[in-house]
Amino acid sequence: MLTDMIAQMIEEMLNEGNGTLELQRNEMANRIGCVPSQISYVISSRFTPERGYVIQSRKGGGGYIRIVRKQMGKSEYLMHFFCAIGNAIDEREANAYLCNLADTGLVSSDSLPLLRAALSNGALSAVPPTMRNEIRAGIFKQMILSLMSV
Amino acid sequence: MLTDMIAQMIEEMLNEGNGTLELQRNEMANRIGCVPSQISYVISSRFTPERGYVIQSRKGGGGYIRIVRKQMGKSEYLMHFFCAIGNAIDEREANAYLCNLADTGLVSSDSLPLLRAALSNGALSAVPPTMRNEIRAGIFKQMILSLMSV
DNA sequence: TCTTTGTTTGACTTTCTTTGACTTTGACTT
DNA sequence: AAGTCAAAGTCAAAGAAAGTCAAACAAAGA
Repeated sequence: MLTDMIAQMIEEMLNEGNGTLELQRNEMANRIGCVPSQISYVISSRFTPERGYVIQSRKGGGGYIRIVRKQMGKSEYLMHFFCAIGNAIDEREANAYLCNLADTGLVSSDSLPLLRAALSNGALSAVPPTMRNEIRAGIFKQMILSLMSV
Repeated sequence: MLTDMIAQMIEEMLNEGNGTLELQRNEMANRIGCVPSQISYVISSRFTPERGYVIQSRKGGGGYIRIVRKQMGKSEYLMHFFCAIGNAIDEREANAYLCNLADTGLVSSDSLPLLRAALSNGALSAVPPTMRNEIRAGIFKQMILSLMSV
């Protein structure tokens, strides 16, 4: 699929660039043979702040898009999550956060699927759908707290 | 019968693929000459976690359904837990099970506190107490299922 | 026969992707 | 300062898949 291919490309470029990358949207779209806004789409759907990327850009002549994979201090990071979760969070978003936690090594890769499972809609199937996101947030926060205390 | 035919087909594809299979629902339905939701039905009625299958899927362009057959052995053990949990479990009992799982190495010792947190009453504080044990069971079961898919 | 259980179908929903038209912004010329 | 051009941004429509659900149907038992 186009999106995945482009995402992978960007990932590689990020690795080569030590976690930073500056690209030109039109030029890249041209090379790939897609419409420019496809690049925007990939970035906005895959390289989100929840997944730990910061993006900056500039329009106009000589414009660019810069993508930075960012890392912070552990407890700062955990606190950030704790706050970001708020009092309701849906499955997709929780998942994105989890991936991020795993990427940064705050949760081990063998814990990851377990935690994902615990936060899934499947796990909460006995909860009335209107309350799920709230319950999920509670569980997630408790996880974060337990991470902080290690 | 249609369902059985499709189930058998999937079984064969699973064999060819070493226990893993990624299919496209519409494409397959087309080949077979049935309505797409028939494929969903077959999967949901025959390739259930209780029978040792794990399924994942993605919607939208380039979507797919992935089916993985889990070899018995360790998952037999997990199944035992899965059944033992029933549809409600209190915090103490869940804890005991968790320790058990940790003892046998089925969950790593660094996952343990996280999972314990996820199953705690604290995590479920937003759930009316009368329902907590039921919800907890759902979460726990989903964890077990995710262990099976590793 | 009546009920229960499992199958088949199709309409509708949700999610994700792809595309293109249009807008905004910045740099460079004149 | 004004105008031009080269970017990137935005947004909505169209498309591509899978999910859901309930109605119709079938088979088996009581």
